[in-house]
Amino acid sequence: MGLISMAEADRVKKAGPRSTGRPTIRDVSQLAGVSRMTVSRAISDPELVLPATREKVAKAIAALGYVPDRTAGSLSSRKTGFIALMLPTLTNANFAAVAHGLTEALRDANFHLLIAYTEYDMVEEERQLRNLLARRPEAIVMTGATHSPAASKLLLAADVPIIEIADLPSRPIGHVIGFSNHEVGRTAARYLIDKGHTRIGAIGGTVEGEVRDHRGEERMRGFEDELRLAGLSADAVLRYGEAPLSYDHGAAAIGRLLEKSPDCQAVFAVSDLSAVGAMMQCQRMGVSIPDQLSLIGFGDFEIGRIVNPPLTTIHVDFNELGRRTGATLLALLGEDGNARPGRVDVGLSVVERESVRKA
Amino acid sequence: MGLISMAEADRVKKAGPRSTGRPTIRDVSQLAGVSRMTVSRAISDPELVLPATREKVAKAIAALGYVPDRTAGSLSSRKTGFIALMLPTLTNANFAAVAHGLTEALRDANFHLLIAYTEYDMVEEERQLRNLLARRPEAIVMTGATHSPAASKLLLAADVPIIEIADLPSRPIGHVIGFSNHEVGRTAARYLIDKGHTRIGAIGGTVEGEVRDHRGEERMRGFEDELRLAGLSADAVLRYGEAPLSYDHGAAAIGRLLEKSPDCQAVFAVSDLSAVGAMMQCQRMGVSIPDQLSLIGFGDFEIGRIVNPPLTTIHVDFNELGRRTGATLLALLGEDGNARPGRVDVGLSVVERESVRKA
DNA sequence: AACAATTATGGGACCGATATCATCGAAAAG
DNA sequence: CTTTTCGATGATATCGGTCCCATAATTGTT
Repeated sequence: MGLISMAEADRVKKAGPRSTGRPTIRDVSQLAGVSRMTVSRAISDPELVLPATREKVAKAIAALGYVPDRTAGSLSSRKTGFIALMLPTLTNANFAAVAHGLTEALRDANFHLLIAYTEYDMVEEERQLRNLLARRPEAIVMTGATHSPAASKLLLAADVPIIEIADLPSRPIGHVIGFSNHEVGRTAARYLIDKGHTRIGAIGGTVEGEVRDHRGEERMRGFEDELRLAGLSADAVLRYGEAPLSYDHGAAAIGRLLEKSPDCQAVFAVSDLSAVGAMMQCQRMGVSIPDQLSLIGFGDFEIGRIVNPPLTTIHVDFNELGRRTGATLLALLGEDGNARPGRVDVGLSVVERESVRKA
Repeated sequence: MGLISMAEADRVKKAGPRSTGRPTIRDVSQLAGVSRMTVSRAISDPELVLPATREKVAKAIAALGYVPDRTAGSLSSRKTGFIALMLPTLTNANFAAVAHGLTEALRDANFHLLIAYTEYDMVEEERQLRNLLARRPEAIVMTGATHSPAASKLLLAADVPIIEIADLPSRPIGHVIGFSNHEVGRTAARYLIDKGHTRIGAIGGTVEGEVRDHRGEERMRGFEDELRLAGLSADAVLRYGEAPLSYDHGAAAIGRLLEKSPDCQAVFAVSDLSAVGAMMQCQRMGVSIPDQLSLIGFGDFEIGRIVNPPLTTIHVDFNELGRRTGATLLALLGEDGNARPGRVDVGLSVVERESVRKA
């Protein structure tokens, strides 16, 4: 017969000069005696293929050790299966938890997370974003509300869903799933005031120069605003050191603060890590918590539950935040691709433990 | 004239039916009046292009807001620019540090890290690996030495450089950059013995059933081996709870251990996090460290420096490990692609602080 | 029994870049 | 002044999948 079937044609076809040598879908189709399309369907849409055919294909795949090339698939289908996630740093349990939760949520949908760290640096953020965009992510998750104009422009031009998390920006670019950092500060201040304190301080990052951790700074501002509202002095609010803030920061900062304002009765730390560092430093200085000094933190890190006394803190459900983000992503990438941008406030709560004097 | 230049041909060419609408290299080439190849070169190999031409291309790129599509580039060049990194979890400062260090090292070479978490689960590891392989990473970094046979087979078939880190496997698959977890345990035991302790215990994960954290288990074994070598009893070595181990684990485990072996003088915790949890629990129980109980941990986590007393621990330079891995990767993906597998032991050291009684 | 609808599969173009080889003019060599 | 070399650029095939439409086989409809 003069007709040459597709399978026949493929059987003749050799791998081209630029091939890698790894088995391709063509090799599978030849071995199984079906067309490439059938192999493709057997993999990604099995119910479209007859069980018997499916079986043949499965055998060929196993025999060859074939692993599909998603690079090629992405190019053709214009679906990369990538979600870009931009974080200040991974070296922070809460951000790591977000990444973790997101990965979890996206795992079954066969998405991959592309993570970039900005190190609290806006120039770096733009560079990273450009690199990320080259991978054609199907959605972008950004942490923190403040971006450079250039970054915002890139984001807009990307023409994919954008989710801003861990903040409640006033002029959001896309979807928002977060909480108010300003409100965190205010809540901390109100709590300390309610417990009867009047000489109240705070420790957070950035002395002078550019602000790196805008979310932390927002918490400081909220704290100051609430103090002023209550007619209290914000003199003992100390900005010191640069993000990322950790234990050492708290230890150093509390020393400076108590030197400057020895009569301080209560302190808010913009991060639990700082708070724990401060607590340990107080132990060393013989300052008793909460008898001589009340301490409240933010983030509800695991370590805060463990120290003595257990740390009172402001809790935000980062797990929930990660899960909500994952669910939103899945919805956005599924049917309602252009649902109008939503705004979710996951809220916050005070976790009362024993590092604050009882009223 | 009858000739139609390439630029002319492109000027005529419209975007095909499957195009995304985002500007492509063709759009840039048309606007700049050069061929696509010239645009490609202007971007990735500028010195091959005349400055004047380069300029034209740069203008066109800026005007269109063109961002190259690395998916297409990857397919064509068979270089994806991906490095796969498989970790037990990201929720561990040391692993996060490795990821961080690696990202840093690869940033300028324009590589992206594809991170997968196994959650200390070998079935999950295989599934993740398969997904990762579909992205055609140019190298694979694996944590921990124990893989399922299927995973090992996949790894071998992938035909890319493989680096196993954070362990020193006896039968490695590829390059190794790590340290001996067994030796960590032995060193801890020797240290406690040298300080004059004779009733020595340890806390780590896994009661019965399958071992999840093989590296942690290796440390426990090394510890036991050294005790036996010294003719001491390993009765107070307690396995309890499942990886990932954190503060709570230590708090719970130390309680059980002291209940079972009240005369225990010294304890090794397979993780600093457990150690700190144990320390805080001891504070609560009125057990003084190091007077009544000596404590040594592993990992040299930041929190260990901050607590009172500061925690004696075994340090491994995970930063160095990450950097070494990055450097090896760059070398492997640069010139000597098939350098014979190397084996680097980054070693370990005891960080003497104050949680162990002085001899 | 004739025709429409449905199911299973195949053929070929296409996604957006780069590898590779060809071309062409200018500079260097003889 | 011719020949060779080199530098800049262009034309085309190709990477490995999937989209889209065509076709053949099967089932359902009246």
